[in-house]
Amino acid sequence: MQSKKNMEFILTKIGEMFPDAECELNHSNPFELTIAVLLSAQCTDALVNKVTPDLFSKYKTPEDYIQVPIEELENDIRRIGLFRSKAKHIKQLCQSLVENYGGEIPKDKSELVKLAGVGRKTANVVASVAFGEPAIAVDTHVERVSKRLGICRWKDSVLEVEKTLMKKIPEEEWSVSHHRFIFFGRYHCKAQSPKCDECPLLEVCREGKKRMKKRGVFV
DNA sequence: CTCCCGATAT
DNA sequence: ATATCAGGAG
Repeated sequence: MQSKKNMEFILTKIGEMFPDAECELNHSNPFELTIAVLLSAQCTDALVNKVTPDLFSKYKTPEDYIQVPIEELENDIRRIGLFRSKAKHIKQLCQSLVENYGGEIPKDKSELVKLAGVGRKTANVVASVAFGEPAIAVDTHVERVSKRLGICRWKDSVLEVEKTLMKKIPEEEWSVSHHRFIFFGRYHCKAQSPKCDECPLLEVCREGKKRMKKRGVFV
């Protein structure tokens, strides 16, 4: 487990690396953000951003998604992958918005997770990015980076990772730190080829030191 | 736990 | 060819 001092070091360094880290999914309101995050499951946000301009131009309101035949919606998001379940979830989500929430995305996380296709991670993103609530959404990047650095254990669930991060990061820094973890994971500590050689966090990184040792490099 | 799934990087 | 991508539902 990392000490408090190590966490401060990590937050400082990734802050220097990615001072302007923020949500990269194109959106102009909470509704669009929710759709974009739902679409982003197991898919790069870069690809989501290729689809959403046309999508958001065609579908403005929940009613627009409800009225279109599902085959047509599937076709509009086909390139994203997992398109059949995502199209179904979007339709169910919009139906619920109209029936239970006056057509608006709820701000409360406990309400957000009741929406089809919206789990804990998506709810955290919407609450944080759209409504400014403190939250740490643990996606594949945050999970991988936290485990490589040694902030949590390899066997920890995403919920356990989230709890650990919330405990070790001051609440007022949750949202910024969360985005910096994402950027660090996406552009530097990449899944397939982490840049340990040029990593400012190497001296506090469990996995990085292990990889270096394996290559016979003294850290 | 498995399934959903196309696009892209390695 | 295979791994991975801002996961969630059943």
